[in-house]
Amino acid sequence: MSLTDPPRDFQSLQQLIAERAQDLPKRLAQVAGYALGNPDEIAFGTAASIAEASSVQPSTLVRFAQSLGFQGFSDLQDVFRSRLRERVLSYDERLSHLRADDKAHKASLMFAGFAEAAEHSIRELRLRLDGDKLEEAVKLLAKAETIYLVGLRRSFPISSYMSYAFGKLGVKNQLIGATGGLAAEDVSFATPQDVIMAISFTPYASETVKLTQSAHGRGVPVVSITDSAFSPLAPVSKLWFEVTESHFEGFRSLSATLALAMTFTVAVAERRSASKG
Amino acid sequence: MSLTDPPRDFQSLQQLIAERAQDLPKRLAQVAGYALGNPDEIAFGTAASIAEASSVQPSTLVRFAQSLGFQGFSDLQDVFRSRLRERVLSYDERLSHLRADDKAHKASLMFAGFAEAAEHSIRELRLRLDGDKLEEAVKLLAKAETIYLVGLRRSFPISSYMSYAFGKLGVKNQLIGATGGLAAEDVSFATPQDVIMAISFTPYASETVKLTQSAHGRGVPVVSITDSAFSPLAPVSKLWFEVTESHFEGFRSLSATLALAMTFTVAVAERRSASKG
DNA sequence: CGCGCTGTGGAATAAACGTTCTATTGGTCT
DNA sequence: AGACCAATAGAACGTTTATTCCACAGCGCG
Repeated sequence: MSLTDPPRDFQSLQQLIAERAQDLPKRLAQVAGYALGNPDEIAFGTAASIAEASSVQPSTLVRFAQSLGFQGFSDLQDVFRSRLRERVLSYDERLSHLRADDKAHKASLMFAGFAEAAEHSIRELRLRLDGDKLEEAVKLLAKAETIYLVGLRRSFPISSYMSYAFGKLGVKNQLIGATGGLAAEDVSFATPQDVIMAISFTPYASETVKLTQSAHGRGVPVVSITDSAFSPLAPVSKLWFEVTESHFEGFRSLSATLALAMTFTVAVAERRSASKG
Repeated sequence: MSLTDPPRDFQSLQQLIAERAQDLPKRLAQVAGYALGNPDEIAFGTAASIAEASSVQPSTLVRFAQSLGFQGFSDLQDVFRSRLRERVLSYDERLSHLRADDKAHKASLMFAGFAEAAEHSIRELRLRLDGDKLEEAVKLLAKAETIYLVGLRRSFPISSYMSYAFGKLGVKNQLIGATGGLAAEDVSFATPQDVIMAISFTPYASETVKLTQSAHGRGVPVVSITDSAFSPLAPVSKLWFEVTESHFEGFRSLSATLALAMTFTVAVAERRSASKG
């Protein structure tokens, strides 16, 4: 039996179990492994059900708990349950809370809606983003002589952010559309040694599409962020990323796109400095 | 006893309880109220502990469950437990998962970090945003003849987004700093009937501060988004909003600011169209 | 080889569990 | 006022629970 006090929060307990798991006796190690892999089962199950699931005797569970300093199995179980008590609300729950708050101000509700849309978009992209493709795109952009940033209208905040960040990080780039109507001329300088980073969502700004298509025709590689496989950017892109932003009252979030844009800028800059210096 | 099948997901169950709560007998309504207010207790507690907490007999809990179509209390309890099983991970858990994923690509990790920072920023602002102040700012902006948008460097994506959205929504606005170095002149046209919307974070772009201060000196009301009470924008603002963005590898998120900016644009446009006709 | 120790399985135990049953209440019709 | 019925409280039920206890297996050491 351990002399030290057992941890009372799940985080520490998890760590403790992971540490001790190796030099624990066979059956206790078995329990440790099961506990780390199935915390919800420990929280909800009974000693008997957990014992069966982890191929162990109920008494082993008690010994396991005691070896960690707990008084018994139930004592340890409480910690697993506390984790679930302290959880954040799920997406659906929050939305219904939102609707229920009728007394709040209209503007506050609106903010909650936009915040919700932003969080949801980010969560979605997190699940869908292809790590290999991302890595490849970073490689391609890092090799580019100049990165041309094409993003107008709703996508302009993104392209302008990238331009600012690239500039700060010492990555040569050209922001298109910032200064009047010279966009077409600016992009016409792009060569196959450069890369076009195009950002466009429904309804695709015609100028963005046109510029990207013509550059692609001249052999300039294109990396794009867009919202579906039917985007006119997809067929002319060497690599393209699908970002589906949630909307609130018809206004689409930009948060997921922005997070992806930040990733590009920082990852590209880091890869460059790594290869150069 | 109900003849219909009881709901198997928490969402539907919650709704069902809320609906029936009113025309339920006294003691059962008492349980319904407790269940809606303390779902976690129902999930983890025993019939005895819940009965005591809601000042009811254990048998009442069984009758309550049966009146909803469940076979018994345990049957109903399962639904409350399922909710906790399906929960999303908490912030701390996600961060540690992030660190644990050493095998993943560097760029993917980076994206996860930026996504995390964005989500965290939004969650923070949600807690801190003052609904009354927000409502007041929307009122002020809605009355403005022209809204001058002042945001340079890192804040430029925000001000340019607002300009685009205001334009779409038919709200007269002037984006500062978009076209070369004429910023000072543009703002000099602002009158006390207009409003300056200034956005600036550490290190505060000197031009943003200068323009805002001079406009304030001429009696133009200022609404600003900034990151602390020590911001040079705070003392010259009629209303200012504190947004503290989380960062990853030194790069601050913009997501919370963006969500707030979207709220301003849509809320102001809506208020205008409501007052005009 | 035998001693002692740790780890383990499984029976034993008492407490706590959810459920059922029944007497009683409280209120609404006739 | 009396009869009826739904709703309730609380005791009683059998079951399941976590825990304890004990016998035995494995193993290193003297």
